[in-house]
Amino acid sequence: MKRVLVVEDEIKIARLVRDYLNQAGFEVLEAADGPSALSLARAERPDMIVLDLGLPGMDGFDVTRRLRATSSVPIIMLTARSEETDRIVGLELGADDYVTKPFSPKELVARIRAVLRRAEATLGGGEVVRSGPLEIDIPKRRVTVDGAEVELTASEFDLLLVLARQPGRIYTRAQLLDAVRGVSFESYERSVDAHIKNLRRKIEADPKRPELVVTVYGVGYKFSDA
Amino acid sequence: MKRVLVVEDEIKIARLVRDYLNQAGFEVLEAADGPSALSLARAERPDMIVLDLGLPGMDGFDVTRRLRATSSVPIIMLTARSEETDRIVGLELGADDYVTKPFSPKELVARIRAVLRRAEATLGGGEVVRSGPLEIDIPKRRVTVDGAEVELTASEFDLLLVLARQPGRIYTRAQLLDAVRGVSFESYERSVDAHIKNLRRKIEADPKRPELVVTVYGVGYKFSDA
DNA sequence: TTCGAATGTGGAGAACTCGTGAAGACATCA
DNA sequence: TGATGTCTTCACGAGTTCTCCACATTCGAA
Repeated sequence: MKRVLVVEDEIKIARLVRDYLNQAGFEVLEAADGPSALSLARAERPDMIVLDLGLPGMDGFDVTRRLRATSSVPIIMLTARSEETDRIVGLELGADDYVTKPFSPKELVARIRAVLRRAEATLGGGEVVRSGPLEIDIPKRRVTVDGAEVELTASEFDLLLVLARQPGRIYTRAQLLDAVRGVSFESYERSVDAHIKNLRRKIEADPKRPELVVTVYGVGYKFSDA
Repeated sequence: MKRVLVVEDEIKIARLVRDYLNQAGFEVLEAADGPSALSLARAERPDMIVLDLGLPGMDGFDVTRRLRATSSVPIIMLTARSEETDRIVGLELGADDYVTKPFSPKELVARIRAVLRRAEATLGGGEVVRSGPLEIDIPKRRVTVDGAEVELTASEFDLLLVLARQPGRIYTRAQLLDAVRGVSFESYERSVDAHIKNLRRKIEADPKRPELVVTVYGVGYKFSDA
């Protein structure tokens, strides 16, 4: 049975959605604000999340971003606006679909089913970046070196992904900070070095002589293209 | 030096932003309303535009739309409202980022830098400069002479790139120092000579008789256009 | 050709860059 | 709350690059 986390602060809507989903054969988890949504998502690993954008406190965009930092769970956004632009923003942030309020619960269920189908279909053939002994499964956020899985933190993964997507291309520390933290100000560029150090310890055969993530003196780092 | 057009009708804010940007090393152009923003943008071709949404007369969305009709200059929107709608519409119209008032000037500068970096990264995709036997791969910062790769330091690369991008154009030592060090204050111009020396040793067939990087007696250096 | 100024060049030390371990800040989860 | 893991920041050492000087060479103008 598929489990859906519904994040919605308006009780009436939450109840409506829950009833419909139950009836449609889903198990429903509920959260009324951003922080509890995040911890529930982490604890329960639902198969999909329905997220209202207009939450009190932390807004839906932030929730999405932080979910995406560690997970590729499918997300459907609920938004009060009918602008068709939502789709673009949603997709940019990593949502899989959106539904505008007022919505018919029937439609919501249909979209949930569609997204779940798509997610399952994509499961096998997800986007994978390969480079040398490295394999990066983007939707699963999983990395293997010579077939052996290595555990990376969120930052390490983001860093590696940016670098490995364009081997040979050189990135400055500032660019890499952007990749890891969104926009970075008031921040110490050399924290990138620390991540690189940890990353190398995990993926390099000999971290003292890195062959995958290479330093470009005076400029930044690159993924080896040799 | 990057040039930023600031479109803002509130004088106090405009001045604040201008001072901060100047201090951060940007050249600032200013406009207080939509029409003058459009004509300034067309005439001056700034590297980036910071646009207040709450302008009198023509509103910021219109300005964005009309800018986008002819140009892909990066745009950051300033908005007093934190409404989702504004962000969504703004991004939909082609803004690159937005900052909500009240904002910290530091953050604005950070976002400007990030957007410019992103713009440059997108532009430079696969950009290669060729000139005679020389080939310069900009994103990879790789240089080959007659197919053979040569290893350059960061400064040597920057110097060579500036020269080779416009063969025949003569650069003074001061200009070349800018290229290497950002802004040159209080610095010994003849260190350029030292870089040129090292550069020639690496890329010239006969460093005693330079054919690529040529001295222009009494003025500076140029890349050969013959 | 001669002279003064501009440029070439080798080399020493200053300045910078990077890797690293460690400490504290911060977030997360039980 | 405490335990755990991650991220940021700092300071030091090792290595690389840059700057700058002194002197040699070349250039251009009379």
